[in-house]
Amino acid sequence: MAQKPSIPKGTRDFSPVETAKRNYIFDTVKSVFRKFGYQPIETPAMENLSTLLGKYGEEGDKLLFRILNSGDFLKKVTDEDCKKRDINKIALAISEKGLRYDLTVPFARFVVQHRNDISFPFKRYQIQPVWRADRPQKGRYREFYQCDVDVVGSDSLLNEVELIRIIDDVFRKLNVNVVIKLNNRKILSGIAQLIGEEERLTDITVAIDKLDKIGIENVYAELREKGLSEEAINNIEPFINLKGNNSEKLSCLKDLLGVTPDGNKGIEELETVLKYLKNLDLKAEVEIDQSLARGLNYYTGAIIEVKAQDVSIGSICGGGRYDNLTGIFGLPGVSGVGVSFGADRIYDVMTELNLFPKEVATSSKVLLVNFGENEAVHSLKVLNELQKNGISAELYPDNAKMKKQMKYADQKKIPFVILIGEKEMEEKKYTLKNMETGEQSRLSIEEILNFL
RNA sequence: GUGGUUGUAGCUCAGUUGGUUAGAGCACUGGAUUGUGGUUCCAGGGGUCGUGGGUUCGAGUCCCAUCUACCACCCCA
Repeated sequence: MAQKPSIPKGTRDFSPVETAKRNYIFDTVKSVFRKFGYQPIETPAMENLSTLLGKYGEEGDKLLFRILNSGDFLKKVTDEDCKKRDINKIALAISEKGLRYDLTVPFARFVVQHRNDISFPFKRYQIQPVWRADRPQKGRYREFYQCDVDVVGSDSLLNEVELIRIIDDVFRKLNVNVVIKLNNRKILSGIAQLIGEEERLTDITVAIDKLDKIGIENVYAELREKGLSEEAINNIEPFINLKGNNSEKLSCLKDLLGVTPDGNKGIEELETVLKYLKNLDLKAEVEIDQSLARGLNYYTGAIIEVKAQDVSIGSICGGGRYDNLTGIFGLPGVSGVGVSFGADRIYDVMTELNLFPKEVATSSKVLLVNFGENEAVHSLKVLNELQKNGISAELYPDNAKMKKQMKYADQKKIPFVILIGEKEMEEKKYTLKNMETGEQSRLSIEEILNFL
């Protein structure tokens, strides 16, 4: 033990208490997914790099964890490559697998590969860790869990509506107040069309996306920097300054964008989704946010992002519609829409707002104190009886001092202790102690079972 | 990947212009209490001062590098 052991940057251990809380989130999310008819799948932690590369943009490629080939991983590398320090070429030669970066791309691969076994529309959920070689920060880890729900093989906007209902249900159950922000990629491309800068769509959306973070002036500055003309920027202005409630925003957008085919379609889609939502009793606020873009460039329709109220931690859930994700794997014409819950961030939000129910951290309900070998034999029978009746119970394994055993129960927050010594064995009446109130009474096993 | 802040006991932190053997609280272990925890009292264990170099007669303290956590950018859950 010369050196303290450690874990890689941006990864974490979870204690029993933390794990219990995390499972509370996973269980809640899962129960909602199931309720809406989604089925679980799992995919491998690693994928072929050919599956992963190029799907998340240039930035995403950099953030992929790559797995070194086994054996002589240098066999495809020439001395010349090394001399030239051709990093990209060498990287491809020594590594052909990578850790998954999200769950959507592996899912697309899954759909294409198993297309003959799947009946569409296919509704699946997937809860697994993903890895990104990002620089860690608060709420930002290199290993974290995503809880994805997607439906592929259906163009209906009812799917978007369903996802919003799922989001509302999950956060209602978790007691987190959220705002669901909505936009449509087609509106963004409509804007680009309108100002005649269609090929700059990405630059424009990336800049607009930062609106609430860096302010209007800085957005303009960034657009200028990207080479947009003053005229174009002036034309964007009305969109950036869009204010009011959802219907006001919609009618403004209609006036401004109605002439562009994409813009028109996007507005129509948004309108339809909102119309469906109108009659539903959602707890979460649903808000059109024309500046919402989201980086992943495979989105083509609805864009959804969820932010927690009262905590600033970035988005805790996000997603959208992607019309042709499976196309890159050779299966065109399959549209999908899905969202991803960031379990780790939800955990941080709930911790900060103290939203975990007390009873989440569960251990045994009863501890049987160990008084020695003979007593332990008798205690085992009682223990078995308790467990047979569904009561989680444990017998202290060593004949340790009473103080130590009581302290153990106290620290593990075990609410009841049963003492079985000589007297108790004779009478078959055991001392049951309530650790919270300190009360204790002599009870038969039947009485104990009834009481607990 | 770029720039900044940080690190002393398991945890939270003191530690003087560089100067003997690095401290406190909490936690832990034992005792007061041989069948009673959470309160109290007493005692005890625990540190290569993140790591590696350097300056100095002398470094927890100053300099450099590196790692970690955090912050901003980039990007994102």
